[in-house]
Amino acid sequence: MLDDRHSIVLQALVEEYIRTGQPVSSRAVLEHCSVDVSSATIRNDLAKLESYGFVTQPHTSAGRVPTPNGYRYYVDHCSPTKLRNATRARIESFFTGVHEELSKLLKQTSGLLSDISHFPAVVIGPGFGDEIVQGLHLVHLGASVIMVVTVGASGRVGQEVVQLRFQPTGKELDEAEGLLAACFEGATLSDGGAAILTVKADHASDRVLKVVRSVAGAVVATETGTRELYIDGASQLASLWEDLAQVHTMLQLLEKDKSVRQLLGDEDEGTSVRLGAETDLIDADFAVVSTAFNAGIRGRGRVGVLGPMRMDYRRTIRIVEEVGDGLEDSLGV
Amino acid sequence: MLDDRHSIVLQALVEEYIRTGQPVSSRAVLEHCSVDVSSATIRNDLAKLESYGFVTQPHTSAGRVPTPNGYRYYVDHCSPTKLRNATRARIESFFTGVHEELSKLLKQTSGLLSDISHFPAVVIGPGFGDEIVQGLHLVHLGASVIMVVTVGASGRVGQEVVQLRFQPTGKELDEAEGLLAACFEGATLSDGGAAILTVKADHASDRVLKVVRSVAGAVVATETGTRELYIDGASQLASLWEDLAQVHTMLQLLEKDKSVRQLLGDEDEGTSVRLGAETDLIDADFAVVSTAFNAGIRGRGRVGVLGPMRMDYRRTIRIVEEVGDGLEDSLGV
DNA sequence: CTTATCACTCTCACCCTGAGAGTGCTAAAT
DNA sequence: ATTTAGCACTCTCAGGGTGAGAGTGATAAG
Repeated sequence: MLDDRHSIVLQALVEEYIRTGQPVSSRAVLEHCSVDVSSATIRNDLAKLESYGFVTQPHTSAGRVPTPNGYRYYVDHCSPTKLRNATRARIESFFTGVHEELSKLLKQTSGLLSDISHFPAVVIGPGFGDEIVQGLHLVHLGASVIMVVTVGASGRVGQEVVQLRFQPTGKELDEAEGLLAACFEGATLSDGGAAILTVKADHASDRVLKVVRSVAGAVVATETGTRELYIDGASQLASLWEDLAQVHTMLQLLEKDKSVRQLLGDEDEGTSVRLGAETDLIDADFAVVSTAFNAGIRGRGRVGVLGPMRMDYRRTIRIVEEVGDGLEDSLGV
Repeated sequence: MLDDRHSIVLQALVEEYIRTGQPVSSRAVLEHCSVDVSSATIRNDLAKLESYGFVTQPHTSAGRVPTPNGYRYYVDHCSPTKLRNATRARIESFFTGVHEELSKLLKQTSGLLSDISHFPAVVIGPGFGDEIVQGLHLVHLGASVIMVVTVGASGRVGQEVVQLRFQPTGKELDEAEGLLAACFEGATLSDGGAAILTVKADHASDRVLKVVRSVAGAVVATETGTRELYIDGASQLASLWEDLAQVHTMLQLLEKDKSVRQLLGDEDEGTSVRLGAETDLIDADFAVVSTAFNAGIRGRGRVGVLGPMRMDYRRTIRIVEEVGDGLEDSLGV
């Protein structure tokens, strides 16, 4: 579809627009790409690119600005830059440092990413659903309240408080714990949840079964859909977009857990760039660059940034990937 | 210091400015207050108020605008309004509804408050330090990792994972649990922490003592300084302030846990209104209305909103207090 | 102490204008 | 068929001038 020179012109135009934020004239394109033609030729090319819907003019006698389709083409054809040594070093030293807890690591990672990229950054933690359960314990907190603690193969600990309808005896709890452990230990949460349903009434008293069911329900429910979200750098929004209405829109996006998850995309795809309406959320001037990271047995998470459509994609993609890789290494895959 | 009429004039001026956002003229003051004088008199009064530093003029031939001092005087002398029935009902029904967990209740409360007030809302959860410990349990998660679960008299559950330097036996853990329970149960965390130091070596083996020390340290550390923060409605910032620089500043304030805590003030004072620089954070156009709530044995928390200095204080104060009271009731004080 | 009056000041929206930037078109050149 | 030079045309934007309107401060009288 696009001729060689057309492609070069589009690329130069997008990069120039990203750099200056001003409509790009035919002369400016000429000065920033290596083709040896006159500005009149570039004008003809631009007219063609415009007819294809890659660029547009704010008004008749202005330069050209990329459309979302133009950005799309650019993003699909550009290759990430190299990072400055200082930036690389920063990422590297961050991940070689010591981190205690997963949740703290992820929180700090969102801070790092936002700091380096100058965009608000988001990290979605790995789920727990596919992790093998290594241990399951019941703690009698008092009267009819018990706590269930699950330990994953990775060492991750989950806990949930369960309120029963009656007051179980210590013996009943021990029995319930045995049954639950038998089903869950060595299995994933979802498999364990399925297995528990097959426990027949003749293996245990009615009361014990009730305990087992309640606890199993709580355990499975806890980890479904609780992939935690860490957001940092939201204040950058105000320096990235030019008008309050847009900042408002972006704040609203970041405020809803659900939309943030949708922004990053829960698919298993690697690095992705989604431009405005492509997110199926709203048609606004923004883009999300994100990538998946592998947390070993814990499953997969995602990390990314949110910025205006006019951003340095080559740099941003590289940063996000670099941080994703760092995270992956740090989680000892 | 302020004559009766001066006070009335100032009050009318502030309220009119809050309503319109425009500099208020002497005639406008006249129309909105009950004094029976001419506009020329009001002008003289305004000149006096200006000399006292309560109001100021954007330019020589404009109306007056309140200064921070003017707001201060107003806030100190106004009484909260009554709320519309719909609003009252909304708050009431929210708190009579069922809430499972403390953290969820507080999170939702910040949402409610922000929704009703149309300002970003913040809730600081009560500490745990003064709550009586009712139960303390150790769970052996595997190898040298144990989890300690504390149950407060209020039913609140805290947990912490502790990594030991060695692998304890089941018997050693039981013994440690016994010692810990003896010190902590029936006492506050801080008292328990103190008591545990008096346990002598001749009462237990060295290994058991090490476990006890590690666990006690973790338990005490967990609850010191982890009064959780819940923020909602940050997106409202973009509709409340007029320019991006201010929105940026406010976002930065809300982004730092530390500054948010300072905004609300950790003092035990009841309802407070802090205007811009009074927070000792930055001198900007904002105000924080907050109030303390009593969470019974759990201690005290704070709830409040952040808005521009030009806000409807009478309504906002009432809303914040109402929500604070609701929270207090709901926590069963 | 309060009031009526009036001159004075300042802002704001409006219009006009000229400079500048950049295009599209046309006709010639390769 | 593509590229180029030249030129007329369009559109924006900043600057300056203008008049209406709002509001004040001062003054002098009640």
